[in-house]
Amino acid sequence: MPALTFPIQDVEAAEEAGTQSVKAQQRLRELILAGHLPAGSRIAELALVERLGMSRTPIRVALMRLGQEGLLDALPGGGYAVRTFSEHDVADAIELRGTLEGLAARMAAERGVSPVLLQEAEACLDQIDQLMHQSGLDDEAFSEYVRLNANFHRLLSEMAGSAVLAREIERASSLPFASASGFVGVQASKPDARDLLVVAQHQHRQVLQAIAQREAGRAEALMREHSRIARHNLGLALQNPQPSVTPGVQLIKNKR
Amino acid sequence: MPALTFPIQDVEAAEEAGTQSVKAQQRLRELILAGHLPAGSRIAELALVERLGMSRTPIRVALMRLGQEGLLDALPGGGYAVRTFSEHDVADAIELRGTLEGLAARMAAERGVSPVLLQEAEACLDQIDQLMHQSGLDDEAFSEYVRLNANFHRLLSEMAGSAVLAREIERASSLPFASASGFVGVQASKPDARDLLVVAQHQHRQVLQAIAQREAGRAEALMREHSRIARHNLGLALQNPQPSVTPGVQLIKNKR
DNA sequence: TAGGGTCATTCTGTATACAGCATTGCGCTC
DNA sequence: GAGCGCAATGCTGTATACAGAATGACCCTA
Repeated sequence: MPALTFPIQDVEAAEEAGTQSVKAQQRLRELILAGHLPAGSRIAELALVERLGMSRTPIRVALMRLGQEGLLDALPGGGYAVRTFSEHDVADAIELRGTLEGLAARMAAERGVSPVLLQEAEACLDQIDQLMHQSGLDDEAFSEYVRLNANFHRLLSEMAGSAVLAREIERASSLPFASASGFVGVQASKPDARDLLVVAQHQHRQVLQAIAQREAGRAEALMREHSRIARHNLGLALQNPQPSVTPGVQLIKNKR
Repeated sequence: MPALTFPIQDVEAAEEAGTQSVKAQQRLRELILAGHLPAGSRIAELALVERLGMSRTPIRVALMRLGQEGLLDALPGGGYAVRTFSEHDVADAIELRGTLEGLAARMAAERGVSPVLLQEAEACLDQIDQLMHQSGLDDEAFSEYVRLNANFHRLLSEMAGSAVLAREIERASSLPFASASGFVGVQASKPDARDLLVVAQHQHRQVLQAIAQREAGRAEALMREHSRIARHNLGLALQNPQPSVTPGVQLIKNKR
């Protein structure tokens, strides 16, 4: 699940999250991304106890997990604070993900991919095509695009055939604005909304073709370039920050 | 601290590790790398309680940290097991680190590096040169080489000027055999021990030159190629596994 | 008025007790 | 003899109590 982690976790939450610590992790992530926790200042565990209605133990676990996830900074004296990012940080995180996905594409091309995986990926791209041709890009369609896009990127990391790399890609995509569809929402409000999706979809097709034809260098370069779309959207998102469409933008400060 | 994490942590241990959880983490890592914990089967927390002489709480924290570090696998029913790696996994981890360090070198070249950092890196390489010319490569010299090599790689990730990337490189280097000097020990027992070090040092110089001359593509390619030395050493290490010189080799199983 | 020191408060780190769950072993049944 | 079910045991997840440390405020002094 490389992309925007909201949908899946909402589903899990709807299906009743198993342990308290997982529940705390989800709730905390929502609070952070919604901006309901002060950025920079220390988060008191006891405050979360009354806010989340559970003991300190699962909260502590959730804080640790969100710390490794990158949403929280571990303070020197102990404890955590909501992390803030510079535009530079976010751009680097996007480039990092692009590089890792490029590596995955190269590996997939070098090592070869099973026909079933290739077909599955193509079917995914067909669905995206269908989506772009039929609808007028309403919110529901955009949400569906995010889902399909995330699925394609997941398939891509699977094609590399490396659990180590897949794990790292997932990590690099865990930050909402570093993920493949983190900033895709900003396109919805733009007049040329569909155009960027067309470009992205073209790159999707080319990458898949390159992998199928075992053109490793081309596949890698394409995925790297593909991540530049997210970087472009980053600029758009910062010109007109809308936390409702791009959760967590308020964590991006000009200077820190 | 991108490379073999032993020296620094030993120092910390010598300086008396602060918290119990950190102590547990260090002790556990030693136990795992020394092969004193069964690989694959579940690790009982209570067993570690009497083994490490502390409560379950810091042990639990240490297990979580080692889980995110990659030495432990989280089991579905809860709990952890010592992770085993295939040769493929290790090779991928090395390539992953090489790719990330390549990205760092490229960024450094593109963005430019402060003269003081460049000089520090050159001084580090001078020390390596001096070490290789003077001594007959005894164990102490090798240990010093590991330290200097790790320092150079750390400086390199610092040159990129990206905290996000530095963090990820550190993560990718946390596994002992994925680190820059994880397998350097195997060279000591080989007749052509010094030759590979000469090659590696040549690459170090070239990378630094490329960065200084703002040759981004060359810098990236060089660092990627540089990681192939570790991969070469991996093959050597698996031909004749010696846990004493390469901690954790016994975690690499033929098949899993 | 500014700086330093001390005290109080609050938080984190740790230990331990308890509950729910999974797993394992045994016995019963087919 | 094999398979299923049940019970018991051990484990993890959670809650809470306690100790040490860090932080912040307040007061005293220069």
